[in-house]
Amino acid sequence: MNISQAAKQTGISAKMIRYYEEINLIPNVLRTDAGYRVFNAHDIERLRFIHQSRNLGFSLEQIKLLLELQNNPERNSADVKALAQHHVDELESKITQMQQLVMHLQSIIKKCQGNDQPECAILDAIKAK
Amino acid sequence: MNISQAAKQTGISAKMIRYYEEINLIPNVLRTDAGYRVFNAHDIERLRFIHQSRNLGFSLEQIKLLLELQNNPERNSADVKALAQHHVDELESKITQMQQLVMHLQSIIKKCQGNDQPECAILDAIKAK
DNA sequence: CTTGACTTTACCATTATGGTAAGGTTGAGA
DNA sequence: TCTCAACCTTACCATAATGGTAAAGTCAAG
Repeated sequence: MNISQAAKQTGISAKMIRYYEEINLIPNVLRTDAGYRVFNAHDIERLRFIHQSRNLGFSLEQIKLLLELQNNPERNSADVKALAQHHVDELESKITQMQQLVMHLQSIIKKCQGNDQPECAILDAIKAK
Repeated sequence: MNISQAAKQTGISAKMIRYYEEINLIPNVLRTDAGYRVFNAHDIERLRFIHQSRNLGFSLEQIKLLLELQNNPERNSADVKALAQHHVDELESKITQMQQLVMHLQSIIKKCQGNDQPECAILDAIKAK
């Protein structure tokens, strides 16, 4: 299977497949004599795993760890769970931060008339602090 | 006022002040004969405005627009309000997306035993799709 | 006059992705 | 057998905002 077929099969662009290989997220990809990459079923499975993990918001660094766990038959599921929980914790922390930002912004925005006059409570609020 | 004093006054690192100048967020910074930057009160005010806007989560591109509005006495506050509202809309959209991700992840995580065995519902969920 | 604390520019790095260009390969049809 | 389109390859550039480094110049106090 060449790279464009692998891209179709996995939903990852050819560009990204090359990049994942470069950063050793997929190792030992075979080549033809001409240097074309050849993907086997195992490679495709790994790429699908990466794609799904990206959809779940894991970073490539975290995915590297997930792949190591997945390929280690002596893993402890506790380690996988901890990794995933850490990811959720980070997301929740960012959500909280963004919600506070939204509340702050909304309280400022509602004071602005939003008309054709230059007076603006938003600009005033920015300058004020 | 030199750059380290300006940094202290505004809460922006010297590194970032140079960068903001490079991308024309702060124009026409004076120089001594030796090439040292000299910041006047107007520069400091502008840098403070940038710092506050960054704290509100605006991008540098958005801040460029905010600065133009702030320096335009014929602005319409409606334009400022629209810009700020757009920022809030983007934040809320990202928050919603992240909340959905968190819910999805949590539903997967709670199925994982999290013990010293290799069986892991999280890895299964990633492989499954 | 020396020395330490500044300043300058020019790089490199981060994260994940897209784009381009220049050049080699392959396979199908004339 | 030749040609041409459609692939493939690597090597760059770009994104957003920030931090870091190194080499070289400047300033002020002792």
